[in-house]
Amino acid sequence: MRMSAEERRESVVRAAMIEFARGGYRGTSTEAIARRVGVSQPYLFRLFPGKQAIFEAAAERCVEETWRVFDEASAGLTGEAAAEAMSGAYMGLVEDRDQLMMQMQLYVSVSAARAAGEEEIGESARRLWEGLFDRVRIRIGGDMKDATRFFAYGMLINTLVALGYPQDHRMWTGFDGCEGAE
Amino acid sequence: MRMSAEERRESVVRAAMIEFARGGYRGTSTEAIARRVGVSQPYLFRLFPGKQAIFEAAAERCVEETWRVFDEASAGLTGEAAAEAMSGAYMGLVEDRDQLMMQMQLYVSVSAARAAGEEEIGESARRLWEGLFDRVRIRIGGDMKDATRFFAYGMLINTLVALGYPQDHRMWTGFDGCEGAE
DNA sequence: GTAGATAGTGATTGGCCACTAACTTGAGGG
DNA sequence: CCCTCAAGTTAGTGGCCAATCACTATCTAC
Repeated sequence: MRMSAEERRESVVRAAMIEFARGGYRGTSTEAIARRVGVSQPYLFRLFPGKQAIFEAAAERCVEETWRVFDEASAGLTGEAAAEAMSGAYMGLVEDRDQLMMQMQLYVSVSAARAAGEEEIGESARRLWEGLFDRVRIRIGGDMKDATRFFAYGMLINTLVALGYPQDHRMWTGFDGCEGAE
Repeated sequence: MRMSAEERRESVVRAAMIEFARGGYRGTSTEAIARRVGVSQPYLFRLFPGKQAIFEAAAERCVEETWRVFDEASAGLTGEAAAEAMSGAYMGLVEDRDQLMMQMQLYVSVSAARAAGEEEIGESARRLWEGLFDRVRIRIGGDMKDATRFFAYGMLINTLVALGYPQDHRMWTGFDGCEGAE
């Protein structure tokens, strides 16, 4: 039960990824996160300065994990082969909605923060995006257009998952045989 | 000042599109919408049964407007030419963030509603999506893969706009010369 | 001009939620 | 054994917000 603060923070980040993925930033209460962790709600504020900090940690972790998935799937590969391997791995993520939805929540939350005048959040989110984008780009050969195409199909996948299309729906048929494209 | 209920509803929908686009569903107060309309907050509940109904009306309008933009841009064209025309038109929308962000808010809000067990919302959102998707698909020749590619690049555009990339940023260079791809 | 309908407001409320403060519990070392 | 310090809790607060209710103002038709 009793853990070090560092271990607790880790489990808070994991719980936050799930809750924020499902409810969005405003739609997720710190109470819900605490309940999932199995800890009292006020204790979260000992571990993090505020709700926003929890969200940022979850967002960063989400992007890291996405890269980890890409990296493992494409280990030792380059170019077209790497792109195909990563595409397949991303398709596998469709199974656990939470990972993909947390990404979406990051994007729209950044947009809301920017609309509210908090531009620093936008900057840190763009750093995360570019970090992932460039690592993928290098892995598949360095071409900007190839990387753009890769991420374009990725964003469409996120959208179809958000809308709740099952994997055997016709909306997914446009991906078949779309070689190299996610 | 004084308008018919129908005219008021119309202006509420317009205001709601802007506010929801910037704040998301949970992050937008009915007070903010009412203020933008220039009407008292309680009056919104005379015009609509609740906040959710306002959001749904705004979402539907948003998709309609997107099709209108595509339709006008590609009038009289088909196939590749139509795709290019619509791509250009969508790129033009990057200027007014609100239209694109309202789309994103629709997708993540549906996801949240689904996570909360309200599946009917998902169904109506999928109807909107498929309506737009199929109209575009027909216009560009009927091929599923072409339509999928078109929307993939569209979703990436939405993401880059959400993250706040200016149009001259390197993140947009992968679109150049990507013929037919949005 | 007045009666009925339609447009619109002010005051309020009950619930939720991020965050704070003050207190309690428990493990390890001297 | 008890002291200390970190882990964790209970109770509470102030602010916000969707929704309701009772009311006022304005238009239209006769």
